Amino acid sequence: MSGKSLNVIELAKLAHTSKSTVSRVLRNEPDVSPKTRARVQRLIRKYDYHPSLFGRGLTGASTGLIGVLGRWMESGFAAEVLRGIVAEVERRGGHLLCSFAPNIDDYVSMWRKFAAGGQVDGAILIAPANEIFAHSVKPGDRPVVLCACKPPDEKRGWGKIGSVTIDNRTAMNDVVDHLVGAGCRRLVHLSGAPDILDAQERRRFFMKAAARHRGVKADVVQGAWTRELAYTIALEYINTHGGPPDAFVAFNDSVALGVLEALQARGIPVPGKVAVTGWDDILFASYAGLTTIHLPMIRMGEEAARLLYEQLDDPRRKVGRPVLLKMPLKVRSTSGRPRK
Amino acid sequence: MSGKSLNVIELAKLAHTSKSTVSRVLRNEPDVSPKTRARVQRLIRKYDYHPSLFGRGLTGASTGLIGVLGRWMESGFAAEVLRGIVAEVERRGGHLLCSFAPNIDDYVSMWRKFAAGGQVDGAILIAPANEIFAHSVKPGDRPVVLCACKPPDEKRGWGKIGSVTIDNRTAMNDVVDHLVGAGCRRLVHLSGAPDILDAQERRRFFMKAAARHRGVKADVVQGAWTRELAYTIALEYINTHGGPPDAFVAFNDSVALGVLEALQARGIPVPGKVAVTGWDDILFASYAGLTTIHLPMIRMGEEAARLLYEQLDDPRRKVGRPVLLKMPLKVRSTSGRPRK
DNA sequence: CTGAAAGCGCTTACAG
DNA sequence: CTGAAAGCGCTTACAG
Repeated sequence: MSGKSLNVIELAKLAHTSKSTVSRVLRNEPDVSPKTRARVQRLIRKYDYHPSLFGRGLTGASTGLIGVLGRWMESGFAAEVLRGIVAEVERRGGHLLCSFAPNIDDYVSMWRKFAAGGQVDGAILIAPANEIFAHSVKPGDRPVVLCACKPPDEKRGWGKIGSVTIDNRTAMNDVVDHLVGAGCRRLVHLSGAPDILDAQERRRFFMKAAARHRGVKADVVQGAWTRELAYTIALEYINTHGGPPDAFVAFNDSVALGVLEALQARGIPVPGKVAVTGWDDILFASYAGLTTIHLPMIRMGEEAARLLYEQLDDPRRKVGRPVLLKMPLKVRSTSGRPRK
Repeated sequence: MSGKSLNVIELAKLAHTSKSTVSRVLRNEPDVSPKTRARVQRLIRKYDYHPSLFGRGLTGASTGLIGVLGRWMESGFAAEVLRGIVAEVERRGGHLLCSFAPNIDDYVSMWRKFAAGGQVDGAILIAPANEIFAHSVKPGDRPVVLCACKPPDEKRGWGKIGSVTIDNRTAMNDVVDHLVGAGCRRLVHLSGAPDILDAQERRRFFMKAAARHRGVKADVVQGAWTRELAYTIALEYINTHGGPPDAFVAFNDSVALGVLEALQARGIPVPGKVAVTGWDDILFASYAGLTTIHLPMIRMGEEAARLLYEQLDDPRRKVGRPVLLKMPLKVRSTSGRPRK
C-alpha cells in the first residue's frame, strides 16, 4: 500500500481496471462482468475498504446519511425517538447526522441546510415548534419527515410532507370511557404547557370525550406542568374544592406522579377515593401501578425512518404520507372504581 | 442567484474577490483586510450560506463532525450519554455522526473507519466490548475517547487513549459503609452480567468493601440480571435461607426493583426487615425512595466530549487522559436501620 | 493582503 | 462491458 489511504484509484490499479469500474462495483451497478466484479470485491473485503463519504457526497450521490434534527434531548423523548430511528437506519446500513437546536431560528436554519441537500439523503425533524410552518418548503427540497408534529394545513408546501403523530383523540376517549365506566363523574384534566400541540389536543379531546357522557362534569386545570407544580396545584385544588374530584387525568406521568404524591401527603386513598391516570407510560408508571396511555416513542422513530425511506427508495414519490399511531391504554391499579 | 446552490465561487463573484479569500473569511483566518472580510461576511449572512461539508471534508480540513459509536441504544445508557455529548458538541457548533453496532466486528470496523480519518474530526466510543483491545491503535489515528470503558493496559497503543470511567470502588465502599453503619451484617450482592466490566468491578469491590468490616458476612448471587430474574432469584434466596439477609445490594435499580417487588410479594417490610440498594438512580428510584448510587450518565458524555476537544484543539497533544467520575450515594428510605 | 492552480475521492455522462 | 475526462465545493501551498 502506498502512504495515502486506499481510494478508488489505488483499488483500480490493484484490480487491473479503472476507477469507473470500481465505482460501478461499489454501487452494485449491473453492467460489470462477473470476473471483474469478483476481483474488485475481493480487494474491497481484503482491505476493509469504505468509500469516502466526502468524495461520494460531493458528486451529489446518496451517502446513506440521514439527518436528525431535534429541539433538545432534555426530555428523554428525543432520545427514545432516536432509538427507533437508529434501529431502522442501522438496518439499512445508514448513518445518522444529528443536530439539536433549542432555538427555533437555529432549528429552521438547520432544517434548511438539510433540505437544501449536499449533506444528507433526507431528514427527520423531531417535534419542531409550530413557528416552522411559517416558512416554506421548497420544490427541490430533499425528503423530510416530521415526527411528533403535523403540518396545520397544506400551505407553503407542507401538505406533501410526511408525518408521524399520535392519536390523542382515540386515546383520550379510551381514558375517559374507562374512568366513567369505573364510576367517575367529576373529571379534572391537568393539562400540559399551552404551547405544546399534544397538550392542546388532549385538553380539547378531554372535553369532547367527557361531553359524550351524560352527567359527567369535566374541568381543566392549567399550570400543573411538572411534577412539582402538579403536587402544589393538586393540593390547592383539594383545599379549594373541599376534596378531590372522582378522577385526575394528568397530561403525563410526571404530572400524575406529583398528583399521587399530593394525595399521599393528604392521606387520600388511590383509587379508593380518587382515580389518577397518566400519559406516556414511563418506567415508574408500571412500578407505581399507574393507569396510563402508552406513548410508543420508539415506534414513532421507526415509523418516521420508514416513511423517509419510502420516499428515498422511490425518487418519483414527491409526497409523504401522514401516519397516526394508536396508543394503548394500560389499565393498572390507580383507576379502580371509587368507593364513596 | 444562479440555478446551482451557492458556493465559494458564487460568493466570491458577489463579493468581487476570489474563492481563496472567501475561504479565508470562512475559516476566520487573520490575513484578510477588514473591508473585504466585512463584505464577505455580509453576504454569508444575507444568503444564510453554509460551506459544504463534503467539499471541506475532502480536503482533509476539520468538518466539525464528531463520531459517536455505540453498541446499541436499548439500555437507555447510550441515550443518556449521548445527551451529554450533544450538549458539549452543540456548544462548539459541531455535529454528531452516530453509528451503532451491536456486533463487535462491526463495531471495530466502524471504529477503524472513524480512526482512519476522512470522515470525522474525532470519535467517542461508548462502552465497547473488551474484545476491542485485541486490536491496535495506529499512530496516525484521529483522536478517539473511550466512554464507560478503560483500556486494560498500555499495550497496542491503547495507553494514549483518553477515557471516562466511573469510580465503582469508592461508590461501593460508600454503599457498604452506609449499610454497615445502619446495622446490617449479612450483605448479599446481586451482581450484573459477568461480561460487563462494571459488573466485575462492583462485585470485586463489594467483597473488598465488606472485608474491611469485622463481623460482616458478604455473599454474591449471580444470575439476577434483570428485574424479572431478580424477582425470581430474590424469592428463591429467601426460601433457601429462611429469610432475607440484612441487605440486598443490587447491581442496578432495575434489579433492585425486582427485589423490592419480591419482598413486597412476601410481605417483608423494607427497610424494617431488610435494606435494599440500587445503582444508577433512574427516575423510579426517587419515586420508590430507593437508596442508590447516582450514575452521572450525562456528565460522562460531557466529559468524553471535553476530553476529545482537548485533543482536537491542540493537535500536538497526542495523548488523552483518563477521567474517573465520582458517583454520589443517594440515601433514601429503603436503607434504614433494620429492626430485628 | 490577494488570487490562480492543484488536488482531495468520488460519480456521472460520454465514447467506444 | 470498460475507460478517459469532467466536475462536485472546498482548502492548501505557492507566487505575487
